[in-house]
Amino acid sequence: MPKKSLQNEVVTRFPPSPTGNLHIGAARTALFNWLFAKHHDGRVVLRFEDTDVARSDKKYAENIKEGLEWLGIDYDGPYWQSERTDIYKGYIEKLLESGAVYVSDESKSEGDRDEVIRFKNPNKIITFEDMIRGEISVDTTDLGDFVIAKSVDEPLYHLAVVVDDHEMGITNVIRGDEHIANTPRQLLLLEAMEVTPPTYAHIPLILGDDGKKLSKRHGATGLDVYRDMGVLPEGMINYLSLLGWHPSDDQEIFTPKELIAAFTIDRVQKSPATFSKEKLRWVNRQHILEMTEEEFYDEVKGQIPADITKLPQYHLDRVRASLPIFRERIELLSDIVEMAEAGEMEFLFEAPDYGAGDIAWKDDTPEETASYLQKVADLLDAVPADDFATELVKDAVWDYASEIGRGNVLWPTRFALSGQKQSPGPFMIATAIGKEETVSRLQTAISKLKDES
RNA sequence: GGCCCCGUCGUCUAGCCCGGUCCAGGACGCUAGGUUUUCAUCCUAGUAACACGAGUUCAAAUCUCGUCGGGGUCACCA
Repeated sequence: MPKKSLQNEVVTRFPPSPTGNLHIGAARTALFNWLFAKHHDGRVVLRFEDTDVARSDKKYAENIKEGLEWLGIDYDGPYWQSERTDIYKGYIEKLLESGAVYVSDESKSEGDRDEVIRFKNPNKIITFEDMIRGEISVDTTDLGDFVIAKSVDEPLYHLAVVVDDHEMGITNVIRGDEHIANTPRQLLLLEAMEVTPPTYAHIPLILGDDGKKLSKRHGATGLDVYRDMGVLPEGMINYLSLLGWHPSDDQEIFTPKELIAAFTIDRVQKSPATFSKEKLRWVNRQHILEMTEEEFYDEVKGQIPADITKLPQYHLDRVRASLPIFRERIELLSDIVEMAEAGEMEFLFEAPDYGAGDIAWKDDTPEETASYLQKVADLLDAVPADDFATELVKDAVWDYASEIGRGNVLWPTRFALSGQKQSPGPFMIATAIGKEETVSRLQTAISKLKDES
């Protein structure tokens, strides 16, 4: 049974129908309900609207729960409408008694059953105050005597929603814009039940890049797709919160806690927003930057592909030492995989193979270059192996490089370490691979240069 | 089509309620320059919008009306 509400406690709800995986739009709706509830020290109820047995499936319910848990959205429940038919039945019978609804003979129409239960529409103007849009007024006459149940044991959406919201003590209904047209019907039912309606807030839709309501055909709309892509839950929450909501200042990067503190419904947008993967990536990067070394390390090591872990110098210590290199170049955790696929990672775990011709900077001769590298190797000898920090490595070489010409010295140094024309800087690589390997790679380059001349 | 909702840079948006401080601010993206050689990062600068028309007013992104545009919804689905 639903938890009894405390006096004045804010209770919101997230009521998906388990007919598909949790998608971005629904996740954002859940998020707003959660932020609003938490901001007011309240809670959110998860309720599966599975009255349509044919279309509902447990596996979707699982996916939805997993998605919420991944995001860190905690909830009461879940409740299943399919397990609450007795409750609905009680209400339907009462409504039948009062004459607010009636059994309608459908035998002459094309429906799939001869009798359904219809609401006796009083045909009036319904006006309600939406927390986001203000006053909305609709003439319910065009709604007709809508169907509220197939039978006393088979309630339909509007009846079930209204009963549940009341039974569960929902104080605020925060849902997508597409439900704005449903509100008058539900208000009519509430009135017939002599129940005080909750407060409504209709949030704008999320659009695909074609300006249409986000749906399957827009490609990656499943929340799990983004999780698998290596978006952090904090990044996802942060980005989603900015779609249709804006704080009172220009802060853009928020922890979940900060969002709860800052979130107010009056700063929710009226107009729909378009989902931008680009900005999601940027927001996510900001959160990657905020991770502790330990957190980042745990995520990174899980991303490294098998063919990298097979490399001769692959070792977790080496991974840990390479963290700054990864941190600087990724927006999504899965960018680690892309780095590997692009061949931007092997040199961290094996000595590079390359031709001597590319080592020297511009027109420098092999002899000159070899002497520069020898000097660098000598200078690095003074740096302790157990404290081969990037800054120390740099300090050891910097004055010499500046004196000779930074490009002349640093290009071949970096190339000797990475074997690539484009790569992270030499000092970072040196720290990642350690003193011994650094010097060894410099010596290899020197030999190659000598063979050349 | 009926009903409902919405309309500021390419995108997310601030400002709109309480008209002047907005020849419109921030961020993403993009472009250019810079920082410790390359790539990346970072920094700086630039780019670009009040849908249109009328009205009210000394003054309108902000108020009013209209037009146009976009979206949602019209099930014995949710």
